[in-house]
Amino acid sequence: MTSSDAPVRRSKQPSMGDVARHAGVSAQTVSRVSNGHSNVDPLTRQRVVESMQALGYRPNSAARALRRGQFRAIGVIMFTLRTFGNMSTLNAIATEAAKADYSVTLLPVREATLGQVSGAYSRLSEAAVDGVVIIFEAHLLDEAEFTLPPGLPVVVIDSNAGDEYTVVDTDQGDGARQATEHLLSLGHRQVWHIAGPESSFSAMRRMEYWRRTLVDAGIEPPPVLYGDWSTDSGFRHGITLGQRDDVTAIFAANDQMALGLMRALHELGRDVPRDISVVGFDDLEEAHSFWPPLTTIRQDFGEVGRQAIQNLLAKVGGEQENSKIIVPTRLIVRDSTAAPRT
Amino acid sequence: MTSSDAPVRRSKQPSMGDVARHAGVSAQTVSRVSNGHSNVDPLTRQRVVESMQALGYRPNSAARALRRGQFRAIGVIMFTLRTFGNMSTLNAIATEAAKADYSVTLLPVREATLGQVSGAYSRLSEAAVDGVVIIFEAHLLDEAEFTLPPGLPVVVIDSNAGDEYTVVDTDQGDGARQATEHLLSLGHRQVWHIAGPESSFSAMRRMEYWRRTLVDAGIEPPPVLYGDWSTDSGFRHGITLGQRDDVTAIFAANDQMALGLMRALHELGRDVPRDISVVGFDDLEEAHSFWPPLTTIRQDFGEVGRQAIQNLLAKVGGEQENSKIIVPTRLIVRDSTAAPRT
DNA sequence: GGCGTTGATGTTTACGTCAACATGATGGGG
DNA sequence: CCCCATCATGTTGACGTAAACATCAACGCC
Repeated sequence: MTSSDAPVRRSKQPSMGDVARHAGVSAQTVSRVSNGHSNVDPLTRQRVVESMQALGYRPNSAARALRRGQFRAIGVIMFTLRTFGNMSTLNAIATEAAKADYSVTLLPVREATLGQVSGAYSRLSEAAVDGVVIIFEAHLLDEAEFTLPPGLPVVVIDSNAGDEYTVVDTDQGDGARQATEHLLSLGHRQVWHIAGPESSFSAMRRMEYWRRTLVDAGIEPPPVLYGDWSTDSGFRHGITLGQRDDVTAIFAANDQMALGLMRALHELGRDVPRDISVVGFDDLEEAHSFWPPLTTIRQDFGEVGRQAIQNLLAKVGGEQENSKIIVPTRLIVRDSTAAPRT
Repeated sequence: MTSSDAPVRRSKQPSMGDVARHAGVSAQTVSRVSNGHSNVDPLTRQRVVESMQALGYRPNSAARALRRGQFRAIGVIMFTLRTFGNMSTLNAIATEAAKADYSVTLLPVREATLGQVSGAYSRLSEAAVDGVVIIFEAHLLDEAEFTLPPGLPVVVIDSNAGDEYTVVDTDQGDGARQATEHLLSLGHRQVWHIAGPESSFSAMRRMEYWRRTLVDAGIEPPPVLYGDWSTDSGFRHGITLGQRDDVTAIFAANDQMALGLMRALHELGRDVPRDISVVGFDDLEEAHSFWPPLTTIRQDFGEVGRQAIQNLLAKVGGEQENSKIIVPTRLIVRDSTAAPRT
């Protein structure tokens, strides 16, 4: 074999130039066909399309993004996917973004430690996205020196971010109020509360409205028990509360803690709902199959994701104003609540 | 004002050239600093870094990707995130990819209808990814005319894809065997099975090994009951099975169906595990808080995601061979299983 | 002290696409 | 029948980056 032999070419993607050569047209015409522009002769168009298929041409999105100055992609910044809410929201975000022909890039932030957030910043700073959705507590965003690139459209979910961002959230307060009022309306004279961690805006908001609802009803709120969203924390508090005869109604700040709570009550031999009524928050897919099926507050995570994307894309499109979108919550009554024994 | 006035410039991102001008160096030197190359004078480096900060410079990843011919991004193709397994896997994928400084792009496929998959294909065909992880049944991949771009590295999770792809999966068969053997070893003479849908490879594999284990023990397998992974389908079959006195042990193909099943048994007044033992599959985060805490087979989704990314990145890096990676499963014994009443 | 070596920095160019402009053919109206 | 509008198509250049190559100064060795 001579040196003039065709070299072993690493298979590389064909470009517009290659397609153009194959079809006997200019690269610009290929571009026009690729983008569906109108002013191309039908026969030429067909010839180009055939060449594209023959060569297996795929547009190079890096070049396209460079040329156009936008990526048709949005980023999602979050700490973890391992919660039902985050996952549902992300699912809705991905679906909604796909509808608008945007793709979704995950930008996980490992933990709120300063160093790691800085790391996330550096990756974010060059991320190929036209806008970002942030799914976590805004005060973490404040604490950490988490500087978003200026000018990048941002929508924040589930947080108390101020006017600097558009915020989408479920109506935490109203949900907590509905839960508490439901228990009171059944005749309970007192409602205990297992709250989420103090670092969580949602948890604090649910707690605040639970307390407010009691006060409005002329009831002195009992001490708050703080959990960490986990079933185990619900279980621990359940063991405590379940041993008290005066406890007849408990509102847990999420379904997981409600589940742990009910397990504790079962172990203690307390009947739900005859001895103690329980209300959760979230409406997990499994909640209606808990034993007993759980009365809870349904959050519409899908709607949250949809709203977030719609608002973000509006911003990407040039819309300016920040807004605050509240998605309603709904009480779902099942079998874990009943009137107290008389 | 004359025509030589500075025009109203739309605020655009500063480029390397801008930084270079500001720092009094060449663009190439900025590039070297940006990429952390060693041969730059410390003083020069510092000057460049300061200019970067002063101007708020962020590397343009589109240009970078164009130049380098790779995106440092991997795509994840899935139908839905709304299952515990998919979410856990995705979480691990995102984490592992981030470690290697790759970002993750979601490529959702709405449904297996032909048209929509074609749609996904067209989007995929220009997606800015260096490789993809596919999280769904491979036969859907076959049925649909889902042509992956040739040469794009692919890893398939949870499927029966043949040798054409690298496949990562948990050891479904061994898990089913462990579950069944556990029940037999407790003294049960027969084990019923609530399977997943026939369209699911995992479900069929679990069923196959459940059956094989019974046969190996000299037991004639009872009829299979098919569910659809949902709690409700578990509930339905639970109502049926719970009314039969001869049923003492049930292996459900996932934890959700086990949960629905146990609810049905509770409603029928059958005690778990004294009347009927139940084993699930997955080990949901909540499974240890079910009532009773569920004996189940733990899948290590994190490991699956990790293996998937490691193999995918090896392929992106030029590795050729397809491999088949099986992640072990483990029996977690809790309180939903016991010896049968004698 | 001449010469090769090393290290810092600059210059050129190409990556693939597409807007803007250029060209050339066709056709219709005055 | 000439001129200009219209339409298909081609040519040029720029987007921001980084590899390859080119300079140039400083330094050490024999």
